[in-house]
Amino acid sequence: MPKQTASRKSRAGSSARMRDVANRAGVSTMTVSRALNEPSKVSEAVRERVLKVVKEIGYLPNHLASSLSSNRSTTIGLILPSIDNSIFTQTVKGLSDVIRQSGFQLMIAECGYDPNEEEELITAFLGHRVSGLVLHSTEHTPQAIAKIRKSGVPVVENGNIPAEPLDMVVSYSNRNAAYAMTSHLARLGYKNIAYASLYSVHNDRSRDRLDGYMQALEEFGLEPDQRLTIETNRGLNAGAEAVARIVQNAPEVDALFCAGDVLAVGALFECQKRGWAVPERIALASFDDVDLLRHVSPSVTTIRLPRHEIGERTAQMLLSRIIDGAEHLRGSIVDLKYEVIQREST
Amino acid sequence: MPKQTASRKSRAGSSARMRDVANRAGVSTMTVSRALNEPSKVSEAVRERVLKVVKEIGYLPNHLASSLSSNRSTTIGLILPSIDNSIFTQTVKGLSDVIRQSGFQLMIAECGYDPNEEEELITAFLGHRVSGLVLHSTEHTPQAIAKIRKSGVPVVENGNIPAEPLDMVVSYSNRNAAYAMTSHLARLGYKNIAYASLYSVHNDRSRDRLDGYMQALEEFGLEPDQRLTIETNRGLNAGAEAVARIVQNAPEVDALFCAGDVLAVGALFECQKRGWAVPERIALASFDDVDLLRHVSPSVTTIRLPRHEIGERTAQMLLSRIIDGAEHLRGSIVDLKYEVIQREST
DNA sequence: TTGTAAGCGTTATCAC
DNA sequence: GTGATAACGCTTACAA
Repeated sequence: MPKQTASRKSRAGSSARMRDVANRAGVSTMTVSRALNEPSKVSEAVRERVLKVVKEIGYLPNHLASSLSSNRSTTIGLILPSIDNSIFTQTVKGLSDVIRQSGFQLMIAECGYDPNEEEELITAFLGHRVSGLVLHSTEHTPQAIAKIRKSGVPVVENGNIPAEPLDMVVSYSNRNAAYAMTSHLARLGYKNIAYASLYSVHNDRSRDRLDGYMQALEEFGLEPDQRLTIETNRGLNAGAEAVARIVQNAPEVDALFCAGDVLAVGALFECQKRGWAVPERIALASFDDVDLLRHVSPSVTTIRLPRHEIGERTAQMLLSRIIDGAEHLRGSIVDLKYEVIQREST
Repeated sequence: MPKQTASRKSRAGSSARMRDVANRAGVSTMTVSRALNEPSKVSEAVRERVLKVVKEIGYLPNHLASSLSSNRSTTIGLILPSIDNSIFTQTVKGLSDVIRQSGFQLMIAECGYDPNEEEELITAFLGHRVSGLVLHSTEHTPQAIAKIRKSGVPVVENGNIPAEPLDMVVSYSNRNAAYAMTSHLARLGYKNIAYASLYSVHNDRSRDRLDGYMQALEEFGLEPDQRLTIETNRGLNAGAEAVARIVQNAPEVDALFCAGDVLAVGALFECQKRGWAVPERIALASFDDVDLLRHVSPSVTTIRLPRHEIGERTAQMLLSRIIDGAEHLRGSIVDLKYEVIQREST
């Protein structure tokens, strides 16, 4: 009964091929391919006939086959230090929004702040022939760098502005942002400004923020003090412990700059519990403008970072390289603006 | 100079093929394939020689080609209502953790609570020949359902326990959870229990939670009251406005159950600002146990949902189906436990 | 405008 | 244990 040439046993899940469409429409596969991908290159009559058959039999083009054949894929790989960290979600959304419009797909994975894990994921993604790569981290193993170079795949780094970029960068300067906030605090008259951040091992963002803090202290003639600098884990508890420890070890502290929104909120809650007036007893500043910081009492001074824009610009540049072959973008660095938001906590 | 047979012009990004490895190692591609995928089926000497060449020339197997040829892919598609919603990140992490260990990759996309958008994404994913699909939503267009059925791809639904599952389900019952919390409040003696949730259009989770709330009211002999039920947007502000409106319209309210953690936090902050004692003036309960709820003052009574476990179990079942062909799992429903966490706010 | 033929880089199958 | 050959489903290149 079926008009098409004999096909393999139709196991569940087997789907129609372009060949089947072609047979039923009485044309060659090339015509089907054209009708689908370059409709203008096919006569209207044939195009309609083909599209009708496509609908009838529910034909779904096989992207694996087309990517393999055309040597072009429509997937982009994204590697995040941690998937369950809210600060990344906006960037992912920005990426996703732009990518989707171009019919690209996002592959996502988590490397846990570990460059070796990142390397494995890069390898896996390159094996899947992603046509672009987005890395939050800016620290990579030499092998990872070599593999990326060899693959020729365009890359965007997102988390920081590294000294030696892999390729393109869309980010803000962690150093400058931390410098800006510390300067802001100094200008407000705070003299003993403490600093709490996540561990800086394998995390150049953390290191750069510390650098920015230090530089600001120096420029404002404030003495760095070991007791005022603390590295800790993620989490609200960590912020709480940080502020408690600092106040205990260095009672003269009058401001705490938390290089992370969760730390800042944790610190604020602890102050509230202990009855330390913010900002009178101790001022509090944060990094990253999550909604929460505007709604707590006192609202928390922070730095607004262009998280969503980073995602959008990243996607745009990557797609330009991939689709339009915009080679002039190779190696370009987009240093996006951050903004100090002064609120009640300072 | 090169021993291998003439290969095409080596444009940037061209990578070695299995053929190149085979030539250099003096074996056939099948042997290379075996050495890589079924090492035990190859003699030790040959295996070592092949692997040596693989390293030397930095050969990276082409997953597109292998998937096409073997008719097996190693990607799983995940469709979320919204990417920047923190409640999903734990599930994604659970999924990701398990999937990674099996060498599978995650494709992720956002459908914005819109079944039509979801259908498009499903189509795109099936085009990419994902070997499994994870859907948070449990409402799908008939076409989406048809396409999934036709494809034969195993699916897990995550966000609710639907009356007519597509295939497998790993979730908790929104209805039962909301019922449990409302009952809990009733048992604590609250008589005028209000309820705030996100809009329930295209969101059966919201609808089911409302059902659960209503059923509890009925069983405890409490009169449902229009003024005590409110639907709103996402966000802290929405929670703030919700509690304000309810207290204004129905001053006799003595408890508010927010079917969402962000709403609850927003409501709490508003109460603090207005000087409404929690739980004395109004008790507050939430849905979803985010860290924050434990750290605010008063800490907030809520329902702990197995978000991470949902991701893990989902991945495990999907992989069983895909890898082991565990057909007995088809259509199975895993109804995971939730837990009412009593805290200071009630 | 349409079709033919030859791949794309792998694996299934069967022979040795 | 290893290899030759024919797919997998599509697109490129070229011919008609």
